[in-house]
Amino acid sequence: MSPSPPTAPRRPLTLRDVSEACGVSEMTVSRVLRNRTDVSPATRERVLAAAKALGYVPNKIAGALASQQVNLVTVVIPSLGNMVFPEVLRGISDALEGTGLQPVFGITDYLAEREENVLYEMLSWRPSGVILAGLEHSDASRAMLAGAGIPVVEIMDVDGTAIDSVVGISHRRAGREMAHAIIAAGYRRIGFLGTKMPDDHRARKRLEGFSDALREAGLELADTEYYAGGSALLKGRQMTEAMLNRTPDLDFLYYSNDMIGAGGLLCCLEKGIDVPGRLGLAGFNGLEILDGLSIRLATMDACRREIGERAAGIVAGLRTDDVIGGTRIELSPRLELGDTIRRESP
Amino acid sequence: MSPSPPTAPRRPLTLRDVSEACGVSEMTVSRVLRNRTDVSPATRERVLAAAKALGYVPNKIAGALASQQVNLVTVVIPSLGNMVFPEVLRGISDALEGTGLQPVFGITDYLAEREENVLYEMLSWRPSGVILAGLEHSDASRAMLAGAGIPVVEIMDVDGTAIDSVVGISHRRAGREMAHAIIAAGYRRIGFLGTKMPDDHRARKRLEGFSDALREAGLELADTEYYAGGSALLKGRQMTEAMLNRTPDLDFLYYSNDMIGAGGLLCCLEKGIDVPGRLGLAGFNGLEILDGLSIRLATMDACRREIGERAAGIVAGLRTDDVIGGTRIELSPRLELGDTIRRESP
DNA sequence: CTGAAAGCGCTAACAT
DNA sequence: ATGTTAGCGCTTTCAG
Repeated sequence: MSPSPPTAPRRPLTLRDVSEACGVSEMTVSRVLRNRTDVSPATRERVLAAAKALGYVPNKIAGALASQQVNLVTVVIPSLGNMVFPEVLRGISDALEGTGLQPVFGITDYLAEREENVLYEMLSWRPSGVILAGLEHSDASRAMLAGAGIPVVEIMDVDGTAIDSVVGISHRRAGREMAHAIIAAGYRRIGFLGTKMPDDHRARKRLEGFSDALREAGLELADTEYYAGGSALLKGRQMTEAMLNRTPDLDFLYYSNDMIGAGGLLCCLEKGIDVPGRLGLAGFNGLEILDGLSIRLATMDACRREIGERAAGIVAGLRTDDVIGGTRIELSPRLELGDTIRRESP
Repeated sequence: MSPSPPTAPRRPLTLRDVSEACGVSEMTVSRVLRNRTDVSPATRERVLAAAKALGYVPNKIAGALASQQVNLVTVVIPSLGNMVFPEVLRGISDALEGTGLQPVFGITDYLAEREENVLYEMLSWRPSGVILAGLEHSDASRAMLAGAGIPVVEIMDVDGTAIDSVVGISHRRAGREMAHAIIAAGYRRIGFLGTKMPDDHRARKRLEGFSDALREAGLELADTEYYAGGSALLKGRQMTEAMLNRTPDLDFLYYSNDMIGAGGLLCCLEKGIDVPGRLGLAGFNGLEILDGLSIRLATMDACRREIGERAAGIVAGLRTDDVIGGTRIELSPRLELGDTIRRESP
């Protein structure tokens, strides 16, 4: 058995309890617990022993109020189901490791109103910084963020006006580049399958860039289909089947994300369609799941992990350095042709 | 343009600022902002207007210290990449909606030491409750939780001793039931593929229950293979191939989770193996991704969403009711035979 | 190296 | 319905 505290305290322990237990002033106890160096080794030991014996856990609320410092970084993202964001969060966590800062996550479900609420709620804890996805926010949200007096890093997307700093990729450009690759490979009858747009600004921008590039090449989308909710893999499968039935002469399908792309790929393989000869496919994100398919879906890596790392780096750096905010980092997504875009024109 | 505050405040605004701006005492401003009813409509309007105009965001740190109440619920889980936990989190979020409580998430990466650190860090914010995955914790973690004087709900697993309340399924029983179904279908040469165990107690317990049931039927595992890290879908594919080469006479593969199971299924389909005739397959979790495969992998739904909801319900209820803790809820995972276990013995 | 005093921004409890 | 007082548990600042 591990030694249990003498009495199970109903009232949480305070510094004073530790102070009395070891006969050292509250102030000195506080110093020890904050790892300050200006305490003699002897007292340090006594204090540490007492604190551990009692099972004392500091009250950060009081500490934060007194010191006006909160070691929290607010991270606001649209969703966890998406596969995209867990990777970003990992980048943030890793980069914050050892800085003394701790990330706290909030979810918006792609709803501006929810974002506003989440931000209000989280800012009221006076965090040291904010990282949030996207550049599109309500006026109230922007006002809150601008007025908070802390570093704000908008991530994922650089196509728009940042409040403070921004780390991401240009989704418009990503869409264009994919279009160029597809056209270069000789595909001409192109369909698009994606999420319902108003929710997802980045998917929308990719489509806009994609369409623009097609138009400049004298082409236009031959068919489009949108979905919302449900299993993305299944939706990809179903939408693909529907679209191929409706528009049989398509020679390329561009998916707004890898998950529906994977569903589409599975569908095509089962139907025995010649990919990429008769039909080309491409998704977006560089999701890990693509590694497990028998042939590699063309995609574009969205640099999600690096985005998280860089964003966290900015927040952490701004605490120490006296850098003025307003950093802008545009990453370049890597195009991966995989096995679903043919390598030369037919 | 939206109206911006007169001066961009370097110092965050306080109640006092609002008080002065509208000529009402700090106390009354505080009442209004907390939606208390004992304020005249007239003053309420004035206060609200002033607060909005200034862009005031309350300081919860001060509020929490004064009121000794923190509307936060700490949620500690091993991983976000797992697909399992986002669903649990959603259940928690939904159940907490409207209770005034807010979930805050922490990640342990399946590391006991990290769990201890995360708990220490989060408990120091004096949350109203804790929800954490699993029943296995370090002594120090248990001590902290027991001493925190708040509801503690351990989730996912009921096979063990709970600190306070517990909501989950019996993974041992889940393993047994799957074994019974497999044996009943006439399979006899059974292989197991899963995560490296020490990390994942629930996967370990499923395997233990599974093995026990086999033994009672006079059988034993014919082959086993473990993995760690990497793309689960790909690992499932690779491990399956390796195992079938090594032990060609296997007639069933039991996977510790659906993602590697899906990889295995894809592998078998490509090889043209007769599933479920010549070879049966089963996974665990009831993941959404299975919906997108051409044939349904047998699985067991882990009730992850309901677990989240019930756990959150306990934490929320304990605030209002004067219920003593120690609730125990065991959910029953539903066995889904899908298309990868044959329906009758050959 | 250690301690005493003051106060962080808010709210409970008590006036009025 | 509104105001006043005291203090939440800690850290800053200043003395010793």
